[in-house]
Amino acid sequence: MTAHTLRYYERVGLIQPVGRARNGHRRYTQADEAWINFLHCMRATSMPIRQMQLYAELRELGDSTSLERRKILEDHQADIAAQITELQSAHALLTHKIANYKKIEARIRIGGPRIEEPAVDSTLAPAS
Amino acid sequence: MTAHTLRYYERVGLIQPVGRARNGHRRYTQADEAWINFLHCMRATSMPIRQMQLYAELRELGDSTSLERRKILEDHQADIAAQITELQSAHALLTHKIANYKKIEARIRIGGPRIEEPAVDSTLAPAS
DNA sequence: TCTTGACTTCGAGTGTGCTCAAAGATGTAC
DNA sequence: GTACATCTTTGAGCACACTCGAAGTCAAGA
Repeated sequence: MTAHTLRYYERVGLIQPVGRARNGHRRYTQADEAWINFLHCMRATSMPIRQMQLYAELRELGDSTSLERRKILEDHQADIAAQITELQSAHALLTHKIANYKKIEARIRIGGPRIEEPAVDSTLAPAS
Repeated sequence: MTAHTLRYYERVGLIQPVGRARNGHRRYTQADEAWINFLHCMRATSMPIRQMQLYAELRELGDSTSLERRKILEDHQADIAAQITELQSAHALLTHKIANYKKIEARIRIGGPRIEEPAVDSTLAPAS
């Protein structure tokens, strides 16, 4: 996370104005750091900035917004679960296709029969 | 995948010019569809368009590019594995935080002691 | 004292991947 | 025959999330 990004997050309200040293430089506390880590973690899993802004606003309002905030996290968690599922099926598909490429390469190496590339890009469904 | 997106993919060379009906309308074959599904699957797992363009170009060149193409897929598969790991740790973090919110809500419901929100946003490391 | 370097502010610019609008052709239903 | 929907083309526009640049301030080291 770059300094530029931290400034940006502050500008858009994801980070509350943080403490300063005498010279005006920002001084991040451990709590600030933990919050920034959390933000980073949510962004890294594709939570939109908008959603994070909403969460940050509710957080400022205190415990009474617990339910709303929990809902946001639960929704995002469901989203993450879906992402994982999609990634896993893509991973499996790639295993399949990579194996196929290895076969093609072996055939080329031994100067074997040049058969039409079998099903590598045409018949393998993404989920298969 | 919208029609707009399909046109876009054709424009940027991800899809070769496809067959047409007499009226000029595009007619996608099953092979076209399979390729489009593959593209969709790669995009859905965050492969950049650039990489997909490179792969598509190599594909046009035939079997001799097998090794290069395989490398692209293997790299992307590694990327996917990393994504999964990150998502899983975020998922675990959220489980933790959600449980915490439930505690807070219970405390509020029974009118219990209003203790400072414990460690929800400040001490939980993202990986914890 | 002077240089160096790390910070500050602010607004503007960039890359990615779509997404849409406008104008026109064609086929189907009434 | 005339609506209507659905496709065609092209170039422009947009959302998102940064990312950068310019000009200025400040503190420490040579």
